[in-house]
Amino acid sequence: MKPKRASSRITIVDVAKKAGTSLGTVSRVINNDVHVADDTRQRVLLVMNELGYVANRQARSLKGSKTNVVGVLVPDLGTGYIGEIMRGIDAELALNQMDLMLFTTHRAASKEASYVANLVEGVVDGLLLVLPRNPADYTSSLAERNFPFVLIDHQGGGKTEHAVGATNWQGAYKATEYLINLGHRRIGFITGSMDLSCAVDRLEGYRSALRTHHLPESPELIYDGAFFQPDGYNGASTLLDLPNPPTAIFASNDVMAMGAMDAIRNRGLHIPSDVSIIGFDNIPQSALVYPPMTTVMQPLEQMGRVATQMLCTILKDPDKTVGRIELPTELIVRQSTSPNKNRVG
Amino acid sequence: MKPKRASSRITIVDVAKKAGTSLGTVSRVINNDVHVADDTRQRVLLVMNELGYVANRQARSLKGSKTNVVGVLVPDLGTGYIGEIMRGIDAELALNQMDLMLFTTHRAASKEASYVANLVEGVVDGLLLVLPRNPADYTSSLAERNFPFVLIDHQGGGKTEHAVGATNWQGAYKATEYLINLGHRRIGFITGSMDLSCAVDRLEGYRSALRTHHLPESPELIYDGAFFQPDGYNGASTLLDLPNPPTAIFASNDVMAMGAMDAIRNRGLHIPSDVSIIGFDNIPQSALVYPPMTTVMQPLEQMGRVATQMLCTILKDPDKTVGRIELPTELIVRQSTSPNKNRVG
DNA sequence: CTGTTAGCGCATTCAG
DNA sequence: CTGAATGCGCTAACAG
Repeated sequence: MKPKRASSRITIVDVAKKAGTSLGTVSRVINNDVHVADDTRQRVLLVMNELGYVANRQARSLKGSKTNVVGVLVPDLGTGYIGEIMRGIDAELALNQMDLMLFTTHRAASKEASYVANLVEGVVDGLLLVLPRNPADYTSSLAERNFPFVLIDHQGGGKTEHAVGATNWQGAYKATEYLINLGHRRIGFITGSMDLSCAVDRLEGYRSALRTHHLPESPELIYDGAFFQPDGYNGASTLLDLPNPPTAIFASNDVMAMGAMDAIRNRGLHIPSDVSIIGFDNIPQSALVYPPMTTVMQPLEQMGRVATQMLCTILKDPDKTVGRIELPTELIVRQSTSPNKNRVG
Repeated sequence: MKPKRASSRITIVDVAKKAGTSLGTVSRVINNDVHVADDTRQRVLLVMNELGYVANRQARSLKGSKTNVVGVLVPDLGTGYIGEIMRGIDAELALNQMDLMLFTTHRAASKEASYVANLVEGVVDGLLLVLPRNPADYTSSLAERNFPFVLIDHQGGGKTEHAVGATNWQGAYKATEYLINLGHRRIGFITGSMDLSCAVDRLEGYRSALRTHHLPESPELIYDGAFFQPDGYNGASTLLDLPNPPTAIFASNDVMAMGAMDAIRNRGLHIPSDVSIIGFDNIPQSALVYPPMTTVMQPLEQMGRVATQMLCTILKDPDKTVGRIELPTELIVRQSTSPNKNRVG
């Protein structure tokens, strides 16, 4: 009824009027155009402050077709894993004065994937896809419309897509090798969701290390997990029930490793003297469990940063191709691993 | 050079042209206006689909001043704590077909707080403030311009503000009482940042329980923390160095409790037989540490949901006042607490 | 250096 | 029921 929108946004025109100039000049001041006399600029700036002027982004982007916000598509929140990546994204975005719109894929899953592409177009300038389950669904439609996007922690379909990942294979290789050097000969492995390439790479790294060191690859030592904590628990339980159980277990992520630790303790076994355990990711909690967990660090925050940088680069120059970047993983040795006491010889 | 924006957004005009009607009619169809002949509507709908038309939100909100996106202001990401809340927000927003724009306060901190209010106005319809450090900075300016917002996990300044919180006082009271019933008489307490009302409430709950049970409140048993893990470590160390150390420690959040557990173990003491420990929050990891931690559950996800519902309510009817809602906390007994073995009598 | 003008895509009057 | 016309707040291209 009553004109409730009392605050009645003040516009560029209000400023111009009060500053005794034209709206064009004000616009220039806002956009740091050089072609403005210094005193004029000062005057306008002053008035802007007085009036508490703030640009209307809708109108601005209506013109330039640039919104200065990038969309981030994540599978879920609440896991420290995504949080770390987000932190990197956010930091880098801040540097570029851009904002961040969050979408969760489970939300989008209900509609066709292409819908997402449509949805975000016009709202965001570019898209960061974090760990999409079936990236092809998105990427194809995105690539088709030539929409800028960067994949995080996922291989594109071999196309010339922009992506940042980590050296999962190497990390798993090193971790396995570390266990071998500790004298372990039977090393259990708990996989992640094999529809994720990072999970595949980790398994491959494990296998390669075994092969390189002339150790047999026993299928019974590989348990199929899906990155969830109970998988770790069940995996370790299954592995320890083996007639010839492993003396060390390598889980494809920290969360499963924690589950495995639980299972081990529940059988009255001691970590690491009875069973060594290694995780993957180096989420913050991995240092806080008992005993502190040996794990493979993934530079999550940095991955977020780099991906964001890549996106910004593309945004500035759409013809530039940044390709795929792999950030190094690193073995973090803590106290959940020790030499194999049963080692014969 | 070449018209790269190949995908060239198709507008309402394109649809109108192809459907052999005027843009006004198309607009009506889009907005479910009743005054459209059924066959006309069908024809337009068909063309919209064919052309893959998608509304330009910028333009739309430029007019109607509704964006259907709500802003969420969080202090930081990466902590499971915020993640849980976010999950609730996201779920509820999805139900209301709204989107979510994320802002981190540390980013905004550099500018005046009021800047934030200005910044988001026009971009988002409403604001969810999660655990703001100094909410007054925001709320006053927000309230002034009559901008819809809901506070999460923070008391407003006694104004008629919309907020959702948890029963921190009760939770702390119950936890302390639980320890007392276990026979503990000297109970250490590690506080959170006392500029946060939840931290104050928890301390008060602890104190009240002590008082109710006629136990002395020894100032030396209270250690000043700030919700970070090292605070827990240092706090427990300090408390255990006391001439007459506590037999139980209550930390104001789980993360500090984990730090405390570390400190206890480092002195060769056993949990819970030597020292019982209780945390607060029930973050996912609290069940994963060893031993699994007794803690006070805060319904974080639900807090996010409820706050979002409140905001949506206000958005629909600005005159409605929803007030403040307190969600119940709950003591989760796990294995980091046990009867006081030293209990005399 | 500065003022003027023409749209951006859409919702909304106002006439038919 | 439908078409035409007006402007939201701003940028960009043009004239001064």
